[in-house]
Amino acid sequence: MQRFKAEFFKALAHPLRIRILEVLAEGEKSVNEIQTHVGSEGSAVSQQLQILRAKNIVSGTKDGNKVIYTLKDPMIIELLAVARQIFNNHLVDTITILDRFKDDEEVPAAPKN
Amino acid sequence: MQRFKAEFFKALAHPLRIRILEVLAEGEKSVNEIQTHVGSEGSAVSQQLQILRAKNIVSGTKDGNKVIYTLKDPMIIELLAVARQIFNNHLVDTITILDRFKDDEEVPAAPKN
DNA sequence: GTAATCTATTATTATATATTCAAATAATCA
DNA sequence: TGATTATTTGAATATATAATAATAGATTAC
Repeated sequence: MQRFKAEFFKALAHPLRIRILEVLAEGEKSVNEIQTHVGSEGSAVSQQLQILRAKNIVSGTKDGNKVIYTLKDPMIIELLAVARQIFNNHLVDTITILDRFKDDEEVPAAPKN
Repeated sequence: MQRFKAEFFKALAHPLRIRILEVLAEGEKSVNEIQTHVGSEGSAVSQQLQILRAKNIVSGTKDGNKVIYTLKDPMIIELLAVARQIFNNHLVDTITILDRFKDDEEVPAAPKN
């Protein structure tokens, strides 16, 4: 159970693979389209897709000399959304801390606490 | 953005760390309690907590010679739940495929399609 | 007060795994 | 056959994991 999860999260633990999933979240795409969207070269994209295929996160269907990729489970979209929310919360926290720091700086005689 | 997410997922890409987070999802715990729950030895747990701290996923508060750990963002709980759902969907898919395979086996004269 | 005990963390190192890049290969189309 | 699309391979490099010993801080016992 935890093992599966760890492997799953490992598949997500890479910027390009996240980007690919976000592109596929908008709808099925050929490798060429994915390449264009993520701005990486062919073998890099192909390799990352191979990892995502191996982990059953995406699937590819041949269409002539093209391959169309889709997300295997739409819940990936939700997972990415939750992660984005956590990121935003983290950002808010960071900004809040900076604001506090700024306030302290403006009050030289702050209590020693 | 993707970088942060990748680092975040990397922190989740380990069985023991997932287990720790699941334990903390039930409420704050001392290291000793976490150890008992996950059944790993002290330095292993401590090292994984260090990684989770470094990624701002958990925070530890000293209480005498004990340290109490909590999740920094309760949305981690939701993320783990979504991941669990994806796992379950995957399991269902796998079982469905096995069922199909079984059916085919029982019908020797299956269509060639 | 000191030593022992408890709780937790850090450091170190061998080993495993992942990433990156470029070249080679394979399948399909015109 | 050459062009297009995509995948695989190989190797250098980077990063993660796991186990053990050492260290640090707080509490308790004598």
